[in-house]
Amino acid sequence: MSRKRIRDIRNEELIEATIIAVHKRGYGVVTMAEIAREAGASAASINYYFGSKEGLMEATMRHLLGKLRQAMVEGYATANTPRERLYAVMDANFSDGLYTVPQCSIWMQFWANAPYSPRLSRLHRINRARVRSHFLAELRALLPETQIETARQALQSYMDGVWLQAAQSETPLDPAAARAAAHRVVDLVTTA
Amino acid sequence: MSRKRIRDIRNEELIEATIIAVHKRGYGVVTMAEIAREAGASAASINYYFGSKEGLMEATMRHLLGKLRQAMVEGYATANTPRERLYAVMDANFSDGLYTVPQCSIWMQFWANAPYSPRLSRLHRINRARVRSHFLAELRALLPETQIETARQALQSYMDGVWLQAAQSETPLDPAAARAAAHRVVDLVTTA
DNA sequence: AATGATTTTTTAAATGACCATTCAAGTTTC
DNA sequence: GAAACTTGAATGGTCATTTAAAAAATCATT
Repeated sequence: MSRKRIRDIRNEELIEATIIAVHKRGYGVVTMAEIAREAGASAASINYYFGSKEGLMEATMRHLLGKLRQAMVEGYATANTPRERLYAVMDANFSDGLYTVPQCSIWMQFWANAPYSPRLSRLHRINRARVRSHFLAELRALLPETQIETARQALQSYMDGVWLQAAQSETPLDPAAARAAAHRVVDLVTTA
Repeated sequence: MSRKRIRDIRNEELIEATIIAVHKRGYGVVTMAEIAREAGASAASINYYFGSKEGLMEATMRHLLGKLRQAMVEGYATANTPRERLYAVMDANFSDGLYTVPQCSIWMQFWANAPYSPRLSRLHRINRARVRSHFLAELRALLPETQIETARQALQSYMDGVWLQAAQSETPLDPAAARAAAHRVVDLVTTA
């Protein structure tokens, strides 16, 4: 019990520190020592817990993917129509807990580096497929077959693009405004 | 004359090699030696021509930005209406010469790394502002004031998002299809 | 509660690679 | 012969990871 807990606490601390440090310095440049300093620990202890730098990065991405999935599940619980569920997907992506500069920044770093790491690229692929199938399921109820793929690509690209820009932002983000804008895009795409 | 020419030839060769090598290995990981090998030259000669690794990266990005700008100018020449000019911006982004996996891949690497390099981030900012003002100018002729900003963000995010996905693609891209899809998105956004 | 054995956690220092950049000495071009 | 170009070999530095040893926590036994 207590054995488990200490490890979990450290994992969480180190992952938080990773998010901050990668945001500050960039994925390709950040060092174990910097992450360790951010967490108030030593570089060696990171290896003790995560095995390697890549292991830490994978764990960090898993953590973020988990948060995203959870936000989505919560939104789905109260959505009753296809359109509300589309809103829910957007709301999850732009939720207060996720749509922050450091996290968008991290996400972009992962996107950029996924192709060069089998472990990251696997996570990335899985997540993307999940979002895609959610979109398709709802769009099928709203649009004729011929328009579905265009709409899906428009929505998914929009989401990605907004995150991409958010990652570059020098000022804090406004998640509520992002959600409102996303709703308008959903409306646009589904009322064509 | 020939003095100029040799330098230009080398620059072009080395930039091409950089695009290939960065695509293959990733911006943060690629080494001067790898780029040199790709170009059939030595690492030292890259420093002779570009001063440093960062100089090479900046030159490579300038090269790509130039291509993009040129494609856009060409498109504008034959566009006569605001909507056609919006098409032209999209067509430039998804032109045959630019919308390829290695180039989208490079672009994403630059996006991800721009925040950590003043030289790159400057280029990035300038380009983004240019695209933004093009969009705004045309949208003002097509939409009421209140909808312009939403539309602009939708279009620009869409473009970014499509490139992002293209960078991950394992198969060659279909620029013509991308242009057609982009036109549909323009139509969608401007007929709301 | 106290004691000592056992396991878990921590880190300073060592290790072993790797790499951008420089330099000096060549080669080619004009 | 001078200027432009090229590169192999040094240089100096950085960094992930390992190691070994210490410190802390946990547990078993009395």
